[in-house]
Order: sequence, then structure tokens, then C-alpha cells
Amino acid sequence: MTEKDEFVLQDFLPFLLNRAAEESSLAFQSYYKNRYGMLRNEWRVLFHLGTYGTMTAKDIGQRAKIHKTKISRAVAKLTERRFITRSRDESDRRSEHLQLTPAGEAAYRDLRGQAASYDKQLAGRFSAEEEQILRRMLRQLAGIEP
Amino acid sequence: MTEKDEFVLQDFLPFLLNRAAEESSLAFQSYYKNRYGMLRNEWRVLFHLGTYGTMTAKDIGQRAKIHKTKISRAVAKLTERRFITRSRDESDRRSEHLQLTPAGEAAYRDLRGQAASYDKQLAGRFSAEEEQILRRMLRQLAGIEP
DNA sequence: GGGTAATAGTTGATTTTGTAACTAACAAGG
DNA sequence: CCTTGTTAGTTACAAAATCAACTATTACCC
Repeated sequence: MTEKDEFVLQDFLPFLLNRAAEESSLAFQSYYKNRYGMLRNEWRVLFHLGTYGTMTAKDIGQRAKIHKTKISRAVAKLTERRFITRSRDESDRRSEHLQLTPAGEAAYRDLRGQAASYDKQLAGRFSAEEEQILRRMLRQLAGIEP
Repeated sequence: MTEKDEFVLQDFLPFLLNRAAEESSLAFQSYYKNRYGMLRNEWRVLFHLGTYGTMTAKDIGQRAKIHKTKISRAVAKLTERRFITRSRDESDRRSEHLQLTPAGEAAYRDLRGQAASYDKQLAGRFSAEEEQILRRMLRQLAGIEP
């Protein structure tokens, strides 16, 4: 808080972070929802496969800190919609390698472009230095390595 | 993003903000959950009544940007647990004034102390200036005045 | 090898949220 | 007044998140 004991709810970091997260997600969320009928966990999975290439459900879960049941259901939906394909790892048949289909790639590229310009718009309210500071601090708070 | 077209998922603001919000809420959340069996919306209502005094559900909703159904349910739970009392506004019998009971006050004071030290701990990772910048930027992103 | 524990992922039951429709009270214009 | 519209708050139903239990497979180790 700004001063010792005096507690200001509007300045409480978890509160502020939650509100900022909600607010900043809104417009983008409605884009992938209306355009592709996707849910938050689905675009997250899609984005991970798009940016990192083939991954297993576990890999995604670790990187994004999403619970395995959410991933399982998101993967099921994306498979159903032919955005990803799954193939068993023959050396460890418990896990599956997930990969985007061409349709998945196309959706990813569209959404990535959208995300990039949306991000630019959000960050545009700040100076370049501020922006860098913000991202660094958020990474810190999110527990993401540098 | 750090550079023009090149999209880095881990730097996407909505993603970062969501992760930071979740991560930073975790410890505090488990405190009020374990200690008082409260949900997020319940502590938010409690905190609003604690910091601003008597309010109506609508007031809380406007200030915190929480949907009225969430507030309605949170108020019902808090009333059931004897943390708040409700009294009709006699000049407009549609709305009710909500107020903390002594038990509610006690819970609020405990949680406020907890929140304050938790916040201090979170902010302690940064310099005083950085901290100020962070809060200002988050308020901006959250759409909160000043 | 054979039993026990650990891991990847799925499924089902319960809780919580989101959305829409609803009730009750007030407002405003004719 | 009285119809139409608006507002505060609740309720009902559908969608999604959470948590625990489950299957299938691999790892450990005696």
C-alpha cells in the first residue's frame, strides 16, 4: 500500500491485477469467441502449439500453468474442430504429441495478428520504458523466468 | 510486444496479467477460504463494506465492476453467515443498505491486516518507484480513475 | 520378473459462474 | 391515475471450473 497501515482496497495488488486482467482480456476474448467459438483455454492451447510447435498436454500445462483437466477438455474440443491432431509417443504410450492442422495454423496466424495489434494498443498508453518495466514486473509476479 | 511482428506469447499483456493475477491471488485466497470459507466475491463485498461503510449492492457493483448476480449471491452467503445485515431503503424500497455486523467487522479487520502484509510482501520485490509505476499502470489498464 | 509407486491423460460428480428471464418498486408523460 | 419504461435485486437454467477418482502405461527396486 502507499502508506503503512492504511489499507486501500483499490491499490491492493491482487485486486488491481485481477481487474486489469479482466478488463484487458475482454475485447480479445470476444474476438476469438465470436470468430472461432473458442474458450479461453482453447486459445491458450492453440497459441502454445502455434508458438512452440509440437507439444504434449503436459508440456502445455507446465508452461502455462493450466490444470490438466482443462487442457484435456480444450484439446478434445480443438481436435473435434480439426484444429489439432494427436499422435501417441511410441516410446511412452501414455503421452501424445499435439500439433496444429493447417486449419489450426490459419486460425493461429489470424489470432496472433489480432493479439499483436491488440497488445500494441494496450501498451500504447505507456511510454516504451514504462512498457518494458510493466512486462518485467508482471513476469516477476507471474513467476515466469526473465 | 518487444518487436514489431514477432509475437511472444509470454509477453502478451492479457496473458501476463491473467497469470500474474492468478499467481498473486493464490496465497491470500487460500487464507480467506480456509479461515472463513469465503469465495472471492464474498471477500470483495466484505472489503467494500469494510472500507466504505454502508453501501447498496448496486454501489458495490459499480465500484468493483462485479456483476449484480455475483453480488446478490455473495450478499446472501454473507448474510447467512451473519457477517452483514440488510435493511431496506424506506425512500426507495427496491434497494437495500448493507452493513457489516460485529462479526463481519472482525473478519474484515483480520483479512485487511492479512491483505496489507501480503501486499507489502508482493510489492517488496520492487523498488518504491517501480511499485508506484506498477500500480498506476494497473489502474490505467483496469479502467480505474487516477 | 513381480509388486508397488508414479505419471499422462480422461471422466464424473459437485461447485461456481454466466446469461436471461423474472419480480417488485419507482419514474415520467399523457 | 394508468400505461410504458427503467431500476434493484433475485432466481432458474446452461456453461464452465474444480476436485477426486479412474485407466493405461511406465519406472523403481527387492
